[in-house]
Amino acid sequence: MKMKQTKKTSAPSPGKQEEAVAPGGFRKGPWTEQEDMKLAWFVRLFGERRWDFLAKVSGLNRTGKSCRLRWVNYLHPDLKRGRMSPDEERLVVDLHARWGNRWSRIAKAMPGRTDNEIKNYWRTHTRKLHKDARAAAADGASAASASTTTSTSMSAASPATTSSSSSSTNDNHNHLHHGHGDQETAASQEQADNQLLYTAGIGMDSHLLWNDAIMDSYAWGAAAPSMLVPPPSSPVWDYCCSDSLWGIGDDEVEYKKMLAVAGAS
DNA sequence: AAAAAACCCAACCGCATAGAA
DNA sequence: CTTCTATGCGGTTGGGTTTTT
Repeated sequence: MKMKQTKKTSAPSPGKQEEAVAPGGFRKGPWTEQEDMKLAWFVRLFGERRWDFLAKVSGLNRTGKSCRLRWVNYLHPDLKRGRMSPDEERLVVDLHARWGNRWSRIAKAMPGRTDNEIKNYWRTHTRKLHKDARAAAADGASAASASTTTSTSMSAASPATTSSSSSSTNDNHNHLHHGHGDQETAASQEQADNQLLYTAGIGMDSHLLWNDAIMDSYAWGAAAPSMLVPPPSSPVWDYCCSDSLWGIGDDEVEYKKMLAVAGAS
C-alpha cells in the first residue's frame, strides 16, 4: 500500500488546513492522530450514535457529522485498507450495473469497503474508461461524436437512484449499532450521559482536562492503562482493532464499567 | 532534476428521511 | 399534523502523492 494513506492524518502541514474553522466555531479539515484517538475512545464509550453529543462531550470541536464521517470512512476497524483487489473491482462494476449509484447499498455487499471508497474508485474507474473510449474513438474516426459529458454517465446511470427507499435509510453499512429505533429521547439521554460522566468525574466542563490526561498517556505511554496505550507503530488503527475496544455493550452497565476504567486512570 | 498531469482519497456540503417532541 | 433534530446518503471538492514528460 502506498504511504499516502496517512497523509492527512499524521501531521497536517501547518497553515490553512489546520486552522480551518467552520462558522459555528467547529474545526474543519484533516483530522490529527490525537483527534482520531479521542474519537475512537468516545465511540467506544457511547457507541456509534448520537454523534452530536459525542462530538460535544469529547471536546473535539468538530460537528457530529464530521465525527461520524471520520469514523465510518476511516477509523472503523472493519475497514479494509489499500487498493481493491481485481475481484472487488469486478464486483463494483457488477453491482453498479445492477444498482446504479447506490453506493451505500453496494458497500453493504462489499464488507470492509465504504461507500466513499467505492464511489471514489468508480469515479476514477469511469473517468479512465471514458478517456480510453475517447482515445479509441479519436483513433478510429475523426468525427467521433465527441462526448463532452464526462460526468453525466455517473449521475444519470442509475435506474435505482430515484427512490431512496426506506430500507436504505436506517441500514448504515458497517455499523455495530445504530440508535434510531431504540434510543431514549435526545434530551433525556443526554442527561443520562452527563450523569454518567459526572459520576465518573468527567463533567462536561472537565472533559478537556480529562482528554489532556488521556492524550498525555498516549504521548508518554507509561502511566496509561494498557487499553489506552496503542502500540507505537500504528497507533490509531491497532487501537481501534483491539478486542477491548469492540467488546462494547450498549447498556448503562457497560458504560459505567468503561467509565470506571476511565476514571481509574 | 523539474514541471505538469494524473491519480487517489479524505472530507465537506446539501438534501432526504425517520423519529421524537 | 407540524416542526425540530439527528442521521445517512450521494455528489463534489481540495490537496497530497505518484507518474509521466
